[in-house]
Amino acid sequence: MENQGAGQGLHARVLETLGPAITAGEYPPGTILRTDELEERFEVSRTVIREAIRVLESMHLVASRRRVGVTVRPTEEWNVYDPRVIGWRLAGPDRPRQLRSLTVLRSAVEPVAAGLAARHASPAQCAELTEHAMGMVATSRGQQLDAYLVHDMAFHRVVLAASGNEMFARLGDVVAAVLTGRTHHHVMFTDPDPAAVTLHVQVAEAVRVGDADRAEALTREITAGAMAELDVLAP
Amino acid sequence: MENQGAGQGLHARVLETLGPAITAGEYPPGTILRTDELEERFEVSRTVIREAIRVLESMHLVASRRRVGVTVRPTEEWNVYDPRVIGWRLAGPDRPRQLRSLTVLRSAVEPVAAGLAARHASPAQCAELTEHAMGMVATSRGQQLDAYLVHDMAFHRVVLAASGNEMFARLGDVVAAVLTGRTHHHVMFTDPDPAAVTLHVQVAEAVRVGDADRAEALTREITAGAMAELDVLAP
DNA sequence: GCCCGCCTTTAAGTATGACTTTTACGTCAC
DNA sequence: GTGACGTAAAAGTCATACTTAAAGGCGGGC
Repeated sequence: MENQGAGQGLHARVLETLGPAITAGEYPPGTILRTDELEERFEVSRTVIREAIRVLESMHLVASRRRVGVTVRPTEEWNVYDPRVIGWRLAGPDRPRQLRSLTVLRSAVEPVAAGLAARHASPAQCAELTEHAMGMVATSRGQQLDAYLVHDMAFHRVVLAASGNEMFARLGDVVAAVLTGRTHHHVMFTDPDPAAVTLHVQVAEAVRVGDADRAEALTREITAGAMAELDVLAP
Repeated sequence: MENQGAGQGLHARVLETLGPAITAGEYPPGTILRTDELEERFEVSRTVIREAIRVLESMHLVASRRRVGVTVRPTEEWNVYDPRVIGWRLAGPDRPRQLRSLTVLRSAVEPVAAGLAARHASPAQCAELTEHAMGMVATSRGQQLDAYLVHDMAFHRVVLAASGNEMFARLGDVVAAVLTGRTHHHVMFTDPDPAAVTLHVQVAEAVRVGDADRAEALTREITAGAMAELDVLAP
C-alpha cells in the first residue's frame, strides 16, 4: 500500500490511531465515542478531533449524530475500497480475510485488464512489460525474492494501467499490497514458481502482439495460481 | 447511487458544491483554493471550510500544503472508488467516460461474482434471485421500465451479495447507478431486450442448482450485452 | 393506567480571535 | 551565479463562547 495518509498534521496522527483501531474491531459496531473524551485521550483540541472524525465519517467507518456521539458503523457499510481502509485492515487481525477478498477481486479484474491491455497498450508500455517480465526471469532463482517482487508489482501495475480503464488502473496499489503480503508471509526460502514466471513472459508477449484472448487466458492462469496459494497463505 | 453524503451539516453543503465542481473539471488540476477565500464565498466559518477540505483531501481530490493553499490533484490520483466521487462524476460532464469505466468494471466483476454466488448463495438468496428474475419477466413488456429497473437492480445486488465477497458486495451501488443511468438515458419507449431477460432467468436457475460455470458464462453474456449497448449510450 | 406532547439537558455543530508552524520566495552578501 | 538568511503568507492548532438538534424524562390529558 502506498504511503497515503501518513500525513503530518495532528489530525492525521489521530486518524492513524483511530482508523486501525476501528477496522481491527477494537471498537465494535455500535460503540459510541464522544469528542471531548477523544480530545482528552489524544491531548489535542476539539478542532483536530473533529477533522479526524470527519474523515472517518467520509470512509463510512463512523456516523456522527447530535446528542448521541460518534458511533462506529457496521462492517458492511465501510468504504472497503478506500486505500487507507484497505491498508489498515491488511495490517490488522482480519488480514487473512482481507487478503482473500482482494485476491478474488484480482482474479476478476486482472484477466479482463490484460485483455484490454492487449488492445490498448502503447509501445512504451509493451516495452516496460517485457522488461519487467525479463526482470522476473532474472531474479526468479537464488533467494532474490525482494528484487523479484519489485518486477512482479511493476508488471501488474503496467498491465492495469495499460488497460486504459481508470478504475482498473487504481487497483495497482491493491495488487501491489497483495503481492507484498504474499512475499513477506510466504516461505521466504522458496523461489517463485517457474510456471508463474513463464506465464508472465507469455502475457507480455501476448499483449505485445495484441492477442487479447490469449493475454486474458494466461492472466486467468496467473490469478488462478494466486487463488490456489491462498489456502496456504490465508487459512 | 445511494444518498450517501447529502448530510445536513454546513460542511456537507460546502462539500456538495466543491466536490461536483472539482470532479467536473471546473477547477483543473493545479488550481489553488485558499481557505479564507472559500470562507468568504460560502459565508461560513473557517471550521466548516477546513472540515470540507479535510474530506476532499481524504478522497485525494485535493492536497493541502502550508503557505501554498489547497491544490486540486490530477485526475489519476482521485479515489475513483469513493461512492461520492462516482456519484459526482456520473452527474457531471464526463458521465459517458465514467459510465464506460464502470461498465467495464462490471463486465469483469459480475461474472466471477455469479460463479461464486452459485457456490455460496443461501436458499433465501436463491429465492430472492428467482423472484426478481420473474419480476423482470413480468415487467419486461408494455412500458414498465421503472418497475423493470427495480427488479434488475435488486437482481444484480443479490448476486453480488451472494458471492460472499465483501468487495463485490460493495459494488451493488455502482451497478445500480449504471443500470439507472442506462434506463434514464435510453430510448424510453423500447422494452428491454427479451434475450437479456431470459439470461437473467437462466442465471437465477444456474445459481440455484449450483452450476458455477454456467452462472459465470451466462452473466458474461449479460455484461457483454451491456458493453454493446454502451456505444449507443455513451458515445 | 397509558399515551401524547412539551421541556430539559446533553453533545455535536458553528463562529471567532489569538497564536504557532511551516515554507515559498525575495534579498543580500559572497 | 550561488548560497544563506529573513520575511511574510497561509495552513494548522488552540481555547472559548454560543447555537442547534434531538434523546429521554416529566407532566398533563385521555
